[in-house]
Amino acid sequence: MIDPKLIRENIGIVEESLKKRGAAFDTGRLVSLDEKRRKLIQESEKLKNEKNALSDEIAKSRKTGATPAEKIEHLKALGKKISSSEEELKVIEKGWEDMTLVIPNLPHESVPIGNGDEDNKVVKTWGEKPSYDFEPIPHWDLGEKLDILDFKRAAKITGSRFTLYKSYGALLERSLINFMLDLHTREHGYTEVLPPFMVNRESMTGTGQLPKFEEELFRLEGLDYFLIPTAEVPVTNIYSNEILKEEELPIKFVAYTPCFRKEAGAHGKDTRGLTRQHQFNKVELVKFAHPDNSYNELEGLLLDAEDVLKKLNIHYRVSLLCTGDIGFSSAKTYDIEVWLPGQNIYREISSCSNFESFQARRAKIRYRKSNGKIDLLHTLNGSGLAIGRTVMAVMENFQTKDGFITVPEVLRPYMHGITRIPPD
RNA sequence: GGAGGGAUGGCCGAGAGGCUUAAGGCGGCGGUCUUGAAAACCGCUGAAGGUUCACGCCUUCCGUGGGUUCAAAUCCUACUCCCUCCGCCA
Repeated sequence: MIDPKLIRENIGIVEESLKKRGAAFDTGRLVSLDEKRRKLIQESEKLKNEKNALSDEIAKSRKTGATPAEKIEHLKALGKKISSSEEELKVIEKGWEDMTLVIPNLPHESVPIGNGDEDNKVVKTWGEKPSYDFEPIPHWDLGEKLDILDFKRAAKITGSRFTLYKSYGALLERSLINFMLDLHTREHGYTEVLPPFMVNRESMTGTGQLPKFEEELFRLEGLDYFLIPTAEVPVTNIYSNEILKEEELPIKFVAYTPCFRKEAGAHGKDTRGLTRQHQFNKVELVKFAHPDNSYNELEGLLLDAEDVLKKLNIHYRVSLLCTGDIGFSSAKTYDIEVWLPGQNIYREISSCSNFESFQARRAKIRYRKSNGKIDLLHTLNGSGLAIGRTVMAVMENFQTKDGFITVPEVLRPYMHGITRIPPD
């Protein structure tokens, strides 16, 4: 949610930023709802004030023994007026809130203006494309040849967009999870959390997945719970409806979770391999930051995520997403795109965003300043990294002429010391 | 799944239809005293919204939603969560 005061006092800024994102919105209706809302609040509060005073009088006069019948009648009438005024207010308020919940965040001034991913800006590149004296193959072929990824049987068990990992494939996945968790907790100062993998509607609304993107989520039958599409949801909501101490900030969490997405808008896209699955593993970084420092924290978060690929020694580049391509809740997002020689493309492996106060306002995550005043803090998160896509990157980058996979050095301690898949 | 008990401010805890504007305590902040500190004493100390240039004023909030009543923290009702016991279970 963006600041309601901004809507009231500077609707022009809101309109302009919606335009930059390419989003259409009836701002006139929003402004008039807000005006109506405030008018009704004043009206019903005035009536309530009258009611309270009269009620007090009755209580006092009753003490002296008199029964003021016409005062009670008056109060009765007031009560009716109040409830009808409040009913009207409820309707207006609901309409106003429904609208504010589907307005996307305002992009930060440093975000390039553009329509889609073609307007994103590559801001840095690390390493180089490796060269091979053979034709590198995509991970789905390699995985099936080595019998470490089984897509056919997963489709039999469940359906499309699921994978059965086997033997060293399963071990590689598990090793990457542990390697990333260890790196972020030991070297980058994050606290590990293991949250619930399903959350209620309130949490989903708090981080911005709801109400707008319900078609992307798996919802449980008979319960208003959803499978998480990212650890961002349960982890950011750790502090919903709480007031933190200023000196505690920044708070940094890392969480491993599986993620569940319907991929409703991606029919026929990325149907082969691990790229786009209904269930995938991810290690996620989440920060609760002081508003004055959140953009520094974003740069740090990006470096923490990048560090995973540096330690694995895999070439990547970083893109700054343009206004037309950033997510609904984000003010600024960097994507890390990893090089996949088997497919000859760069593929997003991490997305690092600053949400500023957008999520904090929805989820009521605040901090108390040294002067005692309370303010919304800023939330940030980024993949550190998506595990399936990292498996993809390791397989494709470290494949050998003989059809093996060399295990990156940092992973060897996690993989019982083996140096290649399969081992000798 | 069954049977009981509970949810009140940062924390503990009273309050059982209108003298609640929620007692009292702890903690925190400020002050008096002191070379300094402690102790003692005095004062202040929740959140959201509306309104105001501002001081302030007003409204709402006692787990959540409905209801009864002129009037609800207090009565009724449904739900949520926590505790105790029983059953089942990784």
